[in-house]
Amino acid sequence: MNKMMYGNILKNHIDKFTAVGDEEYDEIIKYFNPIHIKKKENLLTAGDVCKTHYFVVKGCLRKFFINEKGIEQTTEFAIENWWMCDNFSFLSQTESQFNIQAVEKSQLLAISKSNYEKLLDEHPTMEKYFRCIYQKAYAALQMRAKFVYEFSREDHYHHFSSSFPEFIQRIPQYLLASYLNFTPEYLSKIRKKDVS
Amino acid sequence: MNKMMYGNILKNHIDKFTAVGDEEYDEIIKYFNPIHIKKKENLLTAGDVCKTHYFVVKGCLRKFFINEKGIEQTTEFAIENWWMCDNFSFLSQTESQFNIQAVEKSQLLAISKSNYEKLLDEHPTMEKYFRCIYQKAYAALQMRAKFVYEFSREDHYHHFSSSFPEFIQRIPQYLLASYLNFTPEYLSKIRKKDVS
DNA sequence: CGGGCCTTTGACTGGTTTCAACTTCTGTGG
DNA sequence: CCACAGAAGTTGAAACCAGTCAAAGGCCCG
Repeated sequence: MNKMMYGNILKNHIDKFTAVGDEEYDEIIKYFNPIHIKKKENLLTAGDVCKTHYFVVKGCLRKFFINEKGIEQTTEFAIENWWMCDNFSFLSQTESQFNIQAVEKSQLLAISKSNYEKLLDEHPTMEKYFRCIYQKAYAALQMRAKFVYEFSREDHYHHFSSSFPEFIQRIPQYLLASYLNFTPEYLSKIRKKDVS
Repeated sequence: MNKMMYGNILKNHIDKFTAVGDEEYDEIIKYFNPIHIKKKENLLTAGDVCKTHYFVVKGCLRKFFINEKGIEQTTEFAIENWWMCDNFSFLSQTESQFNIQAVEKSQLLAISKSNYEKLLDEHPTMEKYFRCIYQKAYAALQMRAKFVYEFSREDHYHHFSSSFPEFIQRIPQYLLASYLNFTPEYLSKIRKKDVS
């Protein structure tokens, strides 16, 4: 699999926010490395500094941390066309509190911190692209935060599963429970109520 | 109070992320309107489209929505040097679900959606500024989201109050309870435990 | 086919909310 | 400047939602 095959999906994504010509795109893609990883493989481990930003071409990633009881808490998923990174660690270059791991076998485009900065310096159109990406991601996270206030735990599950039905089928139940911040047992009980 | 006095604090903020000359800054500030508002005055009402982005020069704003029980749920505060906006409504120009209101008498710089777009088109350095702002705000919101998973309600309060002691003194307790997503009664009980 | 991981189920527990009553604070008009 | 009304904060009792623990069943993968 070569860079070009990987690359088209990124170009399509960039074009949704800011037009970029083929010649410029050929320059841009040089800053990225294609990566293949297997299910459960780690891209970032808590305690390390996050030095890389990942764009999901195919597959699914999750971000999680280990709480004081030793339980994995999944805070975020990324599927096709999403970026994944511990932004806090990436920005400040301090130790990350998170792990990033593949939920499925995945294909990614990776850009290092130094390449990210060079890319932005040399391609102003990418400033615009990332400004749009972050503005949208921020807006989406604000809406997600609203759900925490708005919904009971049970409604939160129903809202999520009806909003992303295809996604529900793609991930194991214990990861969904973790993401929704409840125990696998409780999720199981909610689901039982639905069928009966 | 004239635009210049308002404006310096914005220039200082922009300079933290990207250098901007005095001449260019004079152009940039023209896109903004200075605004004074009184305590409890509204800047955005649920059901309206969010057409303006606010930068807090002095004072404090909050964003809240009314839940199905008729209770105000505060999801976000903005103090000096923060931006406030319903990004979701602003981006998509759909009806907002939120209200934005002054917690204290406040001085703001307001930029309309159309001016925001013109500003970004004509001043590429502002693309960089807003890219940085959103990246940072997104990172901060991701960390805040982590706290929801990490802390019990009681620990969440202790963590927040030790992280922002000056802020705690600035806002009434029932707004803090609302922001932390618990009842005023429960917050009162937690605080009682602390002193005894 | 076997072992370990995932899911389910039930009993028990405790952290939070709800509700109602009371006290304290705040600000506004006389 | 005081009085008073409404808002904000406190307290206690009762109910409930969701977590914990323990054990059993199902399913995937080696």
